Amino acid sequence: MSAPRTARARARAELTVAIKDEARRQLTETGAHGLSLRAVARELGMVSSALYRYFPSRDELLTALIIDAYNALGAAAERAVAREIDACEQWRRGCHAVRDWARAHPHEYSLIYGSPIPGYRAPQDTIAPAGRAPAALVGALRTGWATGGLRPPPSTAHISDELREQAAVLVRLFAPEVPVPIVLRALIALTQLFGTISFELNGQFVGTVDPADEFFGHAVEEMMFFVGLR
Amino acid sequence: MSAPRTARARARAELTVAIKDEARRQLTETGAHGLSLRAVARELGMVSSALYRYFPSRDELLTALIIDAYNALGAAAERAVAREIDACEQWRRGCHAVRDWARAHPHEYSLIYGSPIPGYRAPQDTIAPAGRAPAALVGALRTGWATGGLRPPPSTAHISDELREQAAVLVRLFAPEVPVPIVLRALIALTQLFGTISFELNGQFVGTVDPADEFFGHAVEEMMFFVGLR
DNA sequence: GCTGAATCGAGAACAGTGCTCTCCCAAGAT
DNA sequence: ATCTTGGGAGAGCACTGTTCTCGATTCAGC
Repeated sequence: MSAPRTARARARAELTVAIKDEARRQLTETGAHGLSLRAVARELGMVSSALYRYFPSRDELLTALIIDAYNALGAAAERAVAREIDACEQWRRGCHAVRDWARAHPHEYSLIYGSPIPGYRAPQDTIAPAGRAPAALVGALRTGWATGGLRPPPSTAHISDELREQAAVLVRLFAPEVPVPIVLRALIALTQLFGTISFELNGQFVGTVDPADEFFGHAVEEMMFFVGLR
Repeated sequence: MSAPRTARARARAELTVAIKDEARRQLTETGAHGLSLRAVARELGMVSSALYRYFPSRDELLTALIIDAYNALGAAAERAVAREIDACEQWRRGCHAVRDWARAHPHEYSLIYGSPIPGYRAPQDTIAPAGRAPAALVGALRTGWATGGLRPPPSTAHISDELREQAAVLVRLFAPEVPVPIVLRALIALTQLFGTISFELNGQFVGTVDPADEFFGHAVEEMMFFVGLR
């Protein structure tokens, strides 16, 4: 993303982010369902067809918002983890940062972790940003392993060969030298984390542990112990 | 839901389910986003305005589908749990039944556990059906407690007063006499369960543990031990 | 600096959508 | 047999995403 040379290129870049900003603004008001291209164009003082010079379809605009949302969430998680604190505290703050971001941007969160609305998206552009937040958490695991802040891993006896191979790929990519059973438990903790946040945001906790602050904190601590952080 | 006396009442009841059936059929093809009242009416040989005699709005039709989906998922879970097997096997089969139903009806699943599309729904009619599947799982926990199939509960030391009270309400409603720490761990396991299924259905596992069969089974076993079933 | 080419916004148009309103016929109740 | 109600048909409104054409503006090569 180098500096745009010509005036036209600069205008294009600025309008592209202006469109996304306005779309994001409407997203927070009406949700993905009510996001209207025409309304976005109207608010920007242009006509709807002009918008197609920047995004080939509504779904492409949504995909751009999805990528931005992944990156924003990932950045929030990385910011929370990148401190001079022990692995436990890194994991804890990372989890809470994810929840805080989700509560601050519920519609963007459900854009990325809710129902896949736009047809079925082309994953290639989204998978790298999608990995940032989980990778940040796993980073805490790596520092835990490097500093001796992890309990010894559970047995690998009950892990099937296929799962062991899948996990080995993950280990190679994100957490070299961390044992497979621990990475698998971290993956379980991650699904628990996002499951809880989704439940909270979708109102699935109403009538039970709502508000969910206490439960969330408790779950983080329990799962932290589960993965071996102490 | 007694037998309709008049011919008109019977016709109305039949048409109501016919509308829902056709809507469900379209749901499996296009997802909630592409569900069109007019298309449903067209397929049923009527005009769109006639449909409003049965459902006051598109969102109300979706809400009806949501309730049906909760009930179908709940029934599947109850069927899996209601066997003469030990608590472990009940829990295991219940979890797999939920996943199997979700994979067989992905759009209905993401209708209930994905982004809340219809404005914000009126929960009152949905919370009772929504509780069936979780209640079935917790039922396995109860038989486990009654038959001595549960390990002793972990300490309650790190549970805040507010969370303890919230959990106590849950205990009273769904699992009288099961200790609070165990119910809390069960709730954690439930969020993990639904989180994993949502991840799998939304393609969040692509490039990691996809296909997710092995990981799902592994996670169920790990969480089963986590809640104290042995 | 001029010219041909690429870019971009405006406007109209098409095929859809959810929803409302009126009209009218048939079924039910009295 | 009358009256009230329920329900379907149709037109219409205000939207939507998307495509097309048509000028105007900007850029790049000479």
